[in-house]
Amino acid sequence: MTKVAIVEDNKTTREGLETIVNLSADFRCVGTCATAEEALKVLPKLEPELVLMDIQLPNMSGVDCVARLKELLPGVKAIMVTVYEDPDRIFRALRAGASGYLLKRSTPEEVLHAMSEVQLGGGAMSGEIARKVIGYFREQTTASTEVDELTPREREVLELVVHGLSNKEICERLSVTVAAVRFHLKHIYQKLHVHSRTEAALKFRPAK
Amino acid sequence: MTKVAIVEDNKTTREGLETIVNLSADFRCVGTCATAEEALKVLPKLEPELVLMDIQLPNMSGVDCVARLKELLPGVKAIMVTVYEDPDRIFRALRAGASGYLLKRSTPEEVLHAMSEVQLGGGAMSGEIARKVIGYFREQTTASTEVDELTPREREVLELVVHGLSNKEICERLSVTVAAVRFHLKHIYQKLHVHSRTEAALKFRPAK
DNA sequence: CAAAAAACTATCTACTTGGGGAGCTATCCC
DNA sequence: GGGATAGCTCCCCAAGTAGATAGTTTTTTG
Repeated sequence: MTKVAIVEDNKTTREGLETIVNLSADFRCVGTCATAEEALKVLPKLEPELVLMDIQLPNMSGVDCVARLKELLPGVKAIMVTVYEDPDRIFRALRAGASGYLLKRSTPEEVLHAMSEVQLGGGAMSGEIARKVIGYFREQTTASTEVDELTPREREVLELVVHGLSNKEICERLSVTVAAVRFHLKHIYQKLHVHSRTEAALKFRPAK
Repeated sequence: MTKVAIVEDNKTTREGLETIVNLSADFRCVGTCATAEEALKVLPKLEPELVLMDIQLPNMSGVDCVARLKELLPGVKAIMVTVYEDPDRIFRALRAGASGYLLKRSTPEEVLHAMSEVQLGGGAMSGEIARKVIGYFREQTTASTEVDELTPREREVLELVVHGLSNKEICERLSVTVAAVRFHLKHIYQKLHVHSRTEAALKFRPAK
């Protein structure tokens, strides 16, 4: 039996979520809050293991609330439940420490499924969110037509620039003179249409 | 009725997937291949709408195969089915254009669910994969304890550095002298423990 | 109120970087 | 053979950058 809390300012949505949570024998809703401030005050006492958090809250956003809540209850897991689907907000929420991201129009089954996944140590995203996240990764290749003009050697040099190395460090690594490195860099800048190593690094920005 | 193809070198897994696909009334397996080369030759004729692709294949990896297949069949969607769970491979697959990522130990229900999500235009990830992807985003904050030592102004300067601006451009933007910008940069380098603007930019690397 | 932190200015030096040109090898392909 | 491309070396010069030191003003905070 997992203890669940809900933070959501809209009364109807809040009660709807509470009903959904209590539908399952595996979860029990131990408390609901309408604001982030209230959540930070009462949730540490209720000690929920899982929090369903709205993003759009009166003063403090749900994203910030999750970040602070994580400090007070390190083990707590959060699923954002929101109407927003813009990638920016999704990524900010995930960075704040959310374990899942659902849209408000999700079905009760999806909500319960997400809670189960998260409780088992997984992550949870609705299909639409997953598509956006996947699309985010895909962007990184499509935006790089300029990059495939680079020769293998130039790519090699750029790779090292992206790791923060100076020309001197790069030439040592490649066993050539600094002149060679600068020669390649010159061409890299031309092909990428930039004028500094920092711009080039940010434009290339490979895997990680 | 969606036409599905399977690319997988292991006979048992391949036939297992074929059985799963044909379990559903919404999908039909129109062909199976054991190698990437075979897939690139026969799939353009079979014109599947969805491909279940293994990553570990004899000569060419499934990731490269998806990338090439996308050129021949622009509309095709791919779901990677693999035993690998290292983030690197996941991200490379997603960048290659995969719409989903499943682990081989997924249940038949999960496989069918993922196919439905993808066919409906969404993305699909098993809970474990979602956790890794989410974790990837989370890293970016946890690794940045150093960043929150920065003052608001320093953060402002760094933000502009990350956009590829030179000191001169930054000082104009902020209506201060170059000296001020350099003053802040010095402190930024100290706090981030780096020695160049490129390193600082790569370390900071905000949302996007 | 006093101490601390943040923001800004200035000056100095040494080094790195960006942009240009010139010339030398390989290799690949028609 | 001749042209194209990639990789390397060396030169120059102007500009930008990093590091250190030293000072002012304003705001925050105990």
